[in-house]
Amino acid sequence: MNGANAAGLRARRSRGSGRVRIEDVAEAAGVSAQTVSRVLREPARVGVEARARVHAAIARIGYVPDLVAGALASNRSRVVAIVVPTLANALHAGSVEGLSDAVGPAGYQVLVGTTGYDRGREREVVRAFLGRRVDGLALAGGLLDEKADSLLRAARIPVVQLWELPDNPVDLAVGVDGMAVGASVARHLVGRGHRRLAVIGHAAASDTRSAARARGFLDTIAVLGLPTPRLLESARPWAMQDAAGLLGPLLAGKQPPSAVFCTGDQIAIGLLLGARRAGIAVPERLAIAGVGDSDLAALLTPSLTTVGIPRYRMGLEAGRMLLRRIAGEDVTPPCLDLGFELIVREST
Amino acid sequence: MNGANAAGLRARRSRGSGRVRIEDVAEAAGVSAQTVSRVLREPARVGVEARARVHAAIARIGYVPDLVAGALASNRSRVVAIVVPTLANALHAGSVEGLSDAVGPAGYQVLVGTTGYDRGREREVVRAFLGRRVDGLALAGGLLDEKADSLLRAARIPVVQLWELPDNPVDLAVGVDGMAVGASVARHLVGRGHRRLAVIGHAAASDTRSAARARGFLDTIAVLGLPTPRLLESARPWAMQDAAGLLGPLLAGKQPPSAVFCTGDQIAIGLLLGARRAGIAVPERLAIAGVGDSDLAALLTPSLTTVGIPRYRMGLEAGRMLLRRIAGEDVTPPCLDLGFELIVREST
DNA sequence: GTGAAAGCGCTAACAT
DNA sequence: ATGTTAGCGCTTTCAC
Repeated sequence: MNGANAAGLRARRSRGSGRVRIEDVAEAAGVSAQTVSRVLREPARVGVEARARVHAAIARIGYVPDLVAGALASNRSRVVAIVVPTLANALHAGSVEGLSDAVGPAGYQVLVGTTGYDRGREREVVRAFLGRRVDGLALAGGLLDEKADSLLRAARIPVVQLWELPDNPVDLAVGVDGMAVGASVARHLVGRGHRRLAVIGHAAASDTRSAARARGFLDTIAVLGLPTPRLLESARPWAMQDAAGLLGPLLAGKQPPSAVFCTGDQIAIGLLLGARRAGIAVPERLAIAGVGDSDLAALLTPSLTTVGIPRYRMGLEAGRMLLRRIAGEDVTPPCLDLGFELIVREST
Repeated sequence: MNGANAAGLRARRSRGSGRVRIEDVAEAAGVSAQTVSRVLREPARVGVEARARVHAAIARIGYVPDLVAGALASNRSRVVAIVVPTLANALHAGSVEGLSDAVGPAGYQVLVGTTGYDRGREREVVRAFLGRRVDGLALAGGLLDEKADSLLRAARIPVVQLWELPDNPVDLAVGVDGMAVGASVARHLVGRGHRRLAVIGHAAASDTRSAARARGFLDTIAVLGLPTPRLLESARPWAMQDAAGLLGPLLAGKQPPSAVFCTGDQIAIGLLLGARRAGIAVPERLAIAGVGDSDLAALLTPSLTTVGIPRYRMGLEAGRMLLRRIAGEDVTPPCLDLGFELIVREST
């Protein structure tokens, strides 16, 4: 028999990992391996006495179930993955944390991949995750060329896209309407009497979120019949330090804008601090609005007008949707719009 | 033969995942499964012709290697895990990103677990990670009671502890000397002529990092023979918003401190902004120093004196150390002190 | 350079 | 309520 004195045999075996296995527990508890497995996964279906013996044996010999083997056998990995551009942005870090908190209690772990706003890396990361048999995938990258898209659809696993609400989602989506965000800020600034406007966004073509906000802003200004806002772009996304350098170009020319919409708070904050250093009165000479409602926005002087985005909740809802889908339940609606909140403060 | 028409059989099989398997590739390329496996892992040891046929087959039928099965067979998961208190803190998020960047190119993925500064959760997370057979583990939690400690040592996998440089590390460590950080700030403030000092730290007993900095500060003040600084604690870690509430207690009494050391930048920034709102001159009436060199520190007016901690590099080095250890190489020194930098700015 | 056989540790399906 | 059998898809070992 294999199980007769497994430990002794294993020590001499060439390939074994040296782990305490379920069979070792079974032997120690005087039951079959299957019963041990049941105690761990469906305790109700096992007799009280056997259950107790198994638990005692587990504690005694220090058994840690091998989830890799379990995943292979059951075809469920109990892992969900999330792909983000970077963790340096609090918006994304918050989403990862929300996802983690949503799935953790259900016994799931979170695999995190970063893309650095690069399509190629995103595809690689997605491929690797699929190879890991993740049970669900959250995408905050939003890049997804055709190849990645077909890869995902072929994988037949629950997928939730974050931030944007795509017209043709792979599967599920949770986010906010970026164009509406931009439009909302545009109406606010115009309502405050501003006519000469500017937008600062993220230059990389890959950041579709920033682009959507800028587009919503510009479209609204156009509809209102106002002059086309000046559009500036920061080299790196969300880098506060870049903002100072943008101040010059922004205010150059004969008719400088009286208000600027930044598609992210980082830039807005950098701009606001830079303006203060340079003695430019905010909002009198330049009104500034951002997006993200970072911790700082409320604390600055002047405090920053911004748009509140439920970043943590986005991850949380994404996790819940994935879990429901994994459990085979209906997920309605498949596209969840979390909405946003224009928070008017002193900077506009 | 099983491989003869595998696809047909699989459709009718009860358990299969429906995946394209290595054997399907083998059949399509007219070689054995073993050769396919070699093409993927040791291409040099396969004939050029066979190699080409295999690559063509992989692309044609859309094969994605199953890393779970691979992990089970090879006893290496190609996953490293990192445990952090929270991702909401840029310091930790930066470390995770560094780790990810270090191991990604080597084909490793990163599993992230958050503890919320809770020992029980940390133990659970570590257990789950060990069950996943992670090839290496980075711990930024720093909690580690005896139980978790013995669990780790028993697991016999590379472990690297972040931030602190423990006297008795489980395996490897990379970080900065927290007491030295506190001492450095203490000497700076005293050098500036301050005699009545205060410290604001994180209340939770579980945040040993904050505690070490505070201790280093207090010890140094004691050695210099100055009056014992007032010690305040913020309820939540690093919450900017808490700082405003701390301003009152801080400046109460007859002999309020003329300088305060915050063990984290978040609090320092909150305090600085709150002081400005309240019309308290910084640094004339109250000097403020923090730790972390957050993006903001340099941009504020007045700019914040703080201690630069190489958060990203910490994750990066941790990843490199783990990879070296996994590859069976020597890792010297096992405890890597990354050092820190006191950045004196306008707030002190 | 290539292939056949034997597991990795677990769970699903079927039995009792 | 519990046990038996047969894989999950891959890599390792050993043979050619």
